[in-house]
Amino acid sequence: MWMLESSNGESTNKEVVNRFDNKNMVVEVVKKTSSTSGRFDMLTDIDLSVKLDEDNVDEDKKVEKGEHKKNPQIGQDHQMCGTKYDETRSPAPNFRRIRQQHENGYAFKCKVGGRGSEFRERAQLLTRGAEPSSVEDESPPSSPAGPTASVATHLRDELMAARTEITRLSEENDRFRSMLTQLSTEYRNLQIHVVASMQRSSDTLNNQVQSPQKQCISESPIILEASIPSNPDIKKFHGLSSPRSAPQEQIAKQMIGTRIFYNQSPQIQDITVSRPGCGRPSPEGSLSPSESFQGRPAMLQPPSPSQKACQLQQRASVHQSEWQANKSQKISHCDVPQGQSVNQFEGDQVKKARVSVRARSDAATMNDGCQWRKYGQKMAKGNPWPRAYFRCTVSPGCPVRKQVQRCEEDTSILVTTYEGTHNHALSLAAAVMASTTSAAASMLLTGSTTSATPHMATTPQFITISGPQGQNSTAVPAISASSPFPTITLDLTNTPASQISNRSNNSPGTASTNLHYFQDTTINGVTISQATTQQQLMIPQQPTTISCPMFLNETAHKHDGSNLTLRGAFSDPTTHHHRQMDSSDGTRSDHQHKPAVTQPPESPTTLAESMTAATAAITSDPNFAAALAAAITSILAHQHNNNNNQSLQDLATQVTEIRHREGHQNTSLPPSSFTPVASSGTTEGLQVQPMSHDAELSTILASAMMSTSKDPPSTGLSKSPRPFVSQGSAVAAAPDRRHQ
DNA sequence: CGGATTTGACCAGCGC
DNA sequence: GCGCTGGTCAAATCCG
Ligand SMILES: [Zn+2]
Repeated sequence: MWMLESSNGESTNKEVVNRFDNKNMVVEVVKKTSSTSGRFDMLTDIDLSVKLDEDNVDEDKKVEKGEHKKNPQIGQDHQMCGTKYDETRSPAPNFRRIRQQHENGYAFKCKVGGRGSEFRERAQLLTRGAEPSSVEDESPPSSPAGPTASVATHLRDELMAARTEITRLSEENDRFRSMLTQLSTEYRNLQIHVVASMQRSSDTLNNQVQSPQKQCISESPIILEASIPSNPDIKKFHGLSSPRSAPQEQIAKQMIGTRIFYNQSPQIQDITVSRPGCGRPSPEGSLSPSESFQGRPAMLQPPSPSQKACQLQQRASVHQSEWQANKSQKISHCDVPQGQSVNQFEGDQVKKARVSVRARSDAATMNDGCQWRKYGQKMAKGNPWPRAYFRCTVSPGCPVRKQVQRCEEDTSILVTTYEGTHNHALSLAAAVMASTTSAAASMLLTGSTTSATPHMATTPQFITISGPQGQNSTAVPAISASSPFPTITLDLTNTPASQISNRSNNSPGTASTNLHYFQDTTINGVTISQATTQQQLMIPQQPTTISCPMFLNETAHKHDGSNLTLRGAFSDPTTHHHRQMDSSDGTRSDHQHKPAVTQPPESPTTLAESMTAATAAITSDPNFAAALAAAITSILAHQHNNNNNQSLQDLATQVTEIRHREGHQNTSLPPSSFTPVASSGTTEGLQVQPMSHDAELSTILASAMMSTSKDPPSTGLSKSPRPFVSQGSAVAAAPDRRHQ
């Protein structure tokens, strides 16, 4: 027993009350008591020194009062649980200590040392209070005396118990570890499988594309309209500035709400992408404005297969280039330029990728969750409605741009084309859009048409991919000079029938689905409330075009900000006129936007799920594996009654599950935030609930697509959006107002 | 007054 | 080289 005099007059006594020897470790129990005025009245510390065999040198052990833990393999866990390492004092490399101080003054300290460690630093370890750092003698264990004897015994028992527990935990940890490893392996294999499947699908698709126009709608209308002139999608621009009503604004505000961090955030990347997108972040500085505009749609990095490796390493290094005011030059060639690596080329392609969204809206623009500033408007050939150009102003350097134009044939349809990748956090709605854009880029990139196709084959038919020239597709001729970028069209109007009719003879309005319930699905960490419908007209093999009936009506007039009100009505089926318009135009076709064939009617119900799921899915994995999984998942509901794709469903399920297991759940995007079911047109009160009518569907969709907020990327979610920047855009007001 | 919109001008790419 | 078109800039204008 030692007595140490503290600076404050108190003295501390130490005594080795017990010593436990084991072939693997030596444990010393040192009782410390502090006394005042020579009276030992308080037990302040019991120092447990454990000397381990060399084999256990690196193991951390902790012994707490009444609780013992040891698990060499989960030392981190211990650490996380509050145990502190005092490594700074470790005299030897292999010497680590863990100290746990109890409130009542007891501290059971466990020292772990390598061979030869003599544990002469216990005094130093117990530096609290008045205890000076003195070296304790390695004196032989003194016989327990008095009350300390029982304590020592107890400690020894506990130590043994702790060891047992540690061993158990270690074994358990091993099991978990192996389990995780197995899951990871399975996941990888599954991804490979998915990719392979997609590849096969793409091959099939290509074959189909060879003889395009003749294909029945039910088949898969992939339209590679690269050579097609004017872009039908964006033909019309409805009136332009329409005044916005207060009520509408209010609604819009209400709509704004859930937001998530999307892009740049690595977390998101993790969440959305199982394998981080390749940060092919070629500095945008090299990009012309237009390039950046077209570029990386949605925050995801270009996912070309060739970039996978890169993707793995480079994560979300989304560099967002400053908006450059230069004029841009667009790459019109589809061929890989000499001297340019495939990756580079792909990257360019991605940059060029565009996503066009067709949605019904009376408002000048669609509320997509971002702030936009109009920087131009001009008449586009072939469409009496002006085309408005907007730039994202959420972040100063955000390169994202969008074009808004009314559909000539159906002025209720607003065609919004997005290009570029946001360099900031996005609201939920914006994220959805961005995701879609990313997905489009990914698809276009990866497969060119081919690769894109495969995915699409499994996705709901509301997406149309069109590209300048099917990169792999022979069907598509040359790219038009002005529209070198591939475009994916999301048709949110419920015009499947019309679309079909355009390309096929389906009668409009045939698409109808019953929305039965919403089902939460997590894809890439995003929980999606999917509507499950009983009647689904999904046509399995339609790769390219997916028409997703979405009944979004934006009543707000204010440009982006405002609101979007969804009318539950299915709109007329004549909204798709992509190719037809082009052909009918007779005008020059430089439209970059090449809408594709529309799909067979799809029930509105599926829209929400399709949209969200597909988007989320697409977003997540550059390799498309994730995208595919998501897509599959998105259509699971559709296929509930359809046994055709049981295997597909299984695959999707597996992927999803695995992803979950691997921790891909979205952390920054609370599942609830993405639950698109909103009541009362508000995104704030998202909840999963049965949906049975259009209004509800509209609301859901609105939540998913349009709810927005413009808060800075500080919070993942915020309900209160700041007002949209634009003051009532005049996009839809009067056609022909300006001619270039 | 600051910010957003409007709108004429400018530029680049492409076809002829 | 010219004309056309898409896309963008930026001064003027509008608006809250
Ligand atoms: Zn942005």
